[in-house]
Amino acid sequence: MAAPAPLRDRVYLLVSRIPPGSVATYGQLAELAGYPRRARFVGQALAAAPRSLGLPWHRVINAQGRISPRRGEGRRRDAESLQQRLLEAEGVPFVGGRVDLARHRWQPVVDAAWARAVAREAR
DNA sequence: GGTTTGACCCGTT
DNA sequence: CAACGGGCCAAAC
Repeated sequence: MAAPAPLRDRVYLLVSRIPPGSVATYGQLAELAGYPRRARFVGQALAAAPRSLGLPWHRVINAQGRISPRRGEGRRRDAESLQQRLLEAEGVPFVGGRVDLARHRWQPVVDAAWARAVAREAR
């Protein structure tokens, strides 16, 4: 499975705008990209994201405030602990294995142009 | 070309 | 809190 190209590219743009110390959820990004209820594809997009983009991928977690479990073994599991360490290093604490979304969720300022583009294309 | 497979989410039981 | 079901839908097989 792979995310549709339009969604994928918007996700990359959105993720690149998440500031240090904040986190966004998969569903939130899908919504912002104009593709509500397509949270899974956001995960797909991130899994397929080239390292060369240098995206702050670690700032994307699931709606429960937890780091989403990777399917594979070995390196993928390492990515999970790395993600937590990167976030804690930025000042995003994990309490009981979860991030307090009410406090750390990214609240982007959506400009009028973007809102219009999304409204037009989101059918 | 039908089936399986996901870095997900949410309401219900 | 855990389990389940339904929504989502492009690829890989």
